Amino acid sequence: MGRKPIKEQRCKEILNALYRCLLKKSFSETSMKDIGDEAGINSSLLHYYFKSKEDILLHFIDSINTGYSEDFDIYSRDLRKRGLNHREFLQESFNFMNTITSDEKLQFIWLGIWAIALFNPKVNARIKKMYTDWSRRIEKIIMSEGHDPVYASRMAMAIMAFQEGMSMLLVCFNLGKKDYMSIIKDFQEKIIEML
Amino acid sequence: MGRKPIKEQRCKEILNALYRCLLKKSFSETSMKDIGDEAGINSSLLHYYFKSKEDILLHFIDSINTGYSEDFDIYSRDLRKRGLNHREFLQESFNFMNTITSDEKLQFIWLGIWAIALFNPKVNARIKKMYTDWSRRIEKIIMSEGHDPVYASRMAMAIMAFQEGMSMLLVCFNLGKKDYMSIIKDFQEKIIEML
Amino acid sequence: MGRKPIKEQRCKEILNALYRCLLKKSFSETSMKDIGDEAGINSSLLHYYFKSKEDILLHFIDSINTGYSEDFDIYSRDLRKRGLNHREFLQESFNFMNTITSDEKLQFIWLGIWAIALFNPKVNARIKKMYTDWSRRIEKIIMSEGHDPVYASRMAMAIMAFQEGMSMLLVCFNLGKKDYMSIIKDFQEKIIEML
Amino acid sequence: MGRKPIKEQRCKEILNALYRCLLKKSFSETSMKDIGDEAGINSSLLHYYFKSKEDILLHFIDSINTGYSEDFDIYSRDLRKRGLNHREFLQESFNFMNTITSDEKLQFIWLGIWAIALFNPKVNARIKKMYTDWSRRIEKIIMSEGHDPVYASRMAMAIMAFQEGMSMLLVCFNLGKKDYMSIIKDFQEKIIEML
DNA sequence: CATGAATGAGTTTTCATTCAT
DNA sequence: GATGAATGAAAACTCATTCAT
Repeated sequence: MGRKPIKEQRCKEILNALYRCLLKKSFSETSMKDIGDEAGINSSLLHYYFKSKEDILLHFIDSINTGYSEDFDIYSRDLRKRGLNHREFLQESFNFMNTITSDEKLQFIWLGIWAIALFNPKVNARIKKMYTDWSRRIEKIIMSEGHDPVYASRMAMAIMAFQEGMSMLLVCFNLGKKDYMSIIKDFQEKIIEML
Repeated sequence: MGRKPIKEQRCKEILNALYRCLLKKSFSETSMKDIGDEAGINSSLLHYYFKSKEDILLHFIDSINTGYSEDFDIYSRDLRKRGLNHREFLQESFNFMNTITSDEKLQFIWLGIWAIALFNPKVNARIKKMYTDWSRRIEKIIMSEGHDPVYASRMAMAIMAFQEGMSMLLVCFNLGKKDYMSIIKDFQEKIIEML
Repeated sequence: MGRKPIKEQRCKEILNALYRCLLKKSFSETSMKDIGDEAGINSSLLHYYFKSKEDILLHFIDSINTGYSEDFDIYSRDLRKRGLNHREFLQESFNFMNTITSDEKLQFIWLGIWAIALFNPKVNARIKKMYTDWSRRIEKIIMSEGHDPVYASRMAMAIMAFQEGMSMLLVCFNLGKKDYMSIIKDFQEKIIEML
Repeated sequence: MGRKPIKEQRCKEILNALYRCLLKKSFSETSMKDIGDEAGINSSLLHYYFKSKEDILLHFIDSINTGYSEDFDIYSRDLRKRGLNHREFLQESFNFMNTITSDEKLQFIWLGIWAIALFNPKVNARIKKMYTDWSRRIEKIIMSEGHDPVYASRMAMAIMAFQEGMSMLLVCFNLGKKDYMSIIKDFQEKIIEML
């Protein structure tokens, strides 16, 4: 192991720096110098920890992904322990989703990453994977209500679409968080009724 | 005296060139030279017709906007002539929306423009205006069903969000148009039932 | 002759336009379009009346030159008619010089032209000629006081230098016109006493 | 760790390169490439050491300023040690000024900078400061002869004006240095007599 | 005469990356 | 590990001039 933790720590700092940068400028406008300054290190050093600017972005996306994956796993393990019924479980899962998608800063950055994914295959692959994972989780819950996979898949798609569409509106307009949450919750209630 | 003015034609050509460029690269990656090449003209001539690269983009957005606005007005005038009832009118309005939002290429470009709007106030203003206009149209239809403005506004928001969210998924994944359309239509049917 | 006066008139307008431009920007920063706009004509047309941008400048310098030459000739003919003695004549000549060199706008432009003359032989030649002419006139007056040509030449040089130096200070600093004039007059009085 | 810092040296080299460039072309005609070529470095490296082309110029002006300021301070300290009387001190001060203002190359460049100051506030401010400093030094000397501040100020102005005016003539004409010096000295002698 | 269109060379500046220490 | 130095390619934009009508 040796000094490995230091390297890891540095990498995290750099990814955090990118996070802060992406709140100020788009990724293409963000320079390596910007990231280095934000991280408090010489920008040349970034190349020691990461292969390229794109590489930093890819690791950044991965870090978001694993972060929320872990959060979700912990959360759903908790839920299971609490012995909720299907409906309650679904409700709680939606609540968890909402805490993530109502994080304006992250959604802001996320939309920018979506746009990069349009032309960047590597970013695209990561995004696709994230949504596929997410979709699977939702599908499972729906199927556990006794629905067939096709229905579950399409329903999951609809749920994600609504969520993402709403965060687009949240992010780009001054749509208040309250309005956002109440519209989302209305929608989710109807979904729960339907299932 | 003077040359035949071909300004309008040239401007259109340039905007079309940008359209084609944006299918290949993001706006920030697209250079003036790219646009010029695509339009078959010297790139410095672009500055004769437009103030700046941003200016081209803004006009591009405006051209999309006015294009669909006009289309919609013509379409809804037609609808009114046909003497449809509210429900049928709503249904047809959805159909129109779907023809637009299922244009994969345009939605692809559109997502890129959304991302630009995150940091570019002028682009943001235009996008906001487009969605506000769109929202008003939907609200009107909903209110004509006897609903109150607040409800109409939130419902319009939800409809747009779902539509936009679905095109995000359509665009970034190889989600087939058929699946896209059937999910959208399911959703819209439920909306119609609810109203 | 025919339409010649029209052409001449246009040329004058263009030179006036350049004059106004040079109050706003340096010659190198002033574009043909700027000049055209200021003159109210299409900038391409400038090339019909003048060979090049430089050509406009050269004619502009010439127009200043001949303008003041003529003014001076008229003025000194007047003076001679009034039957002044040498000293009075010298005094009046200084007064005339002062009216020119205290024109802040013109001196402002003039300093810019000086700088161009540093590297542009054609402009340099014109400037040199102007000062040579001016010098000769002063020399004549001094020699008419009974001084020898060498002394006259050096004295003329000194007079011009002081005048030009003062307008540099006048132009670049907010040195008030009053201060300017009183310093100049002090100096000139001493010169008159010396002769 | 890190490379040997040669920043200071490089900056000086670049300013020297600008000096040589300004003997060949005006500042506006001098391109960053020109400066880079003259300095023997890649022109984009200039932006590593200086913020912009204007920034190079400003530092160039400052370097001239501090250079002569220091020279003058050393010189006048020397003079004081020599225990000269007022008149001799004045005489020597003039001599020092003359060594500077008779440097044709520098005066040549200087005139170009004056012209830039017409439209560039930052350059203007620096020039104004230099002349204000210079003026104060002269005023002090004059006041030490027992004259009042107003008189001293106007006299200083006149001395500077003459000096600058003479260098204009020196620079733009082939006025020999000998003639230049003898005219200047004549003038200064008269000033000394007057005080 | 007059104008809109077009060109091409040129400008400053940015920046990811690499190199030397 | 860390940093300053250096590169080279590319970017947006400007503009005097020329051309066609």
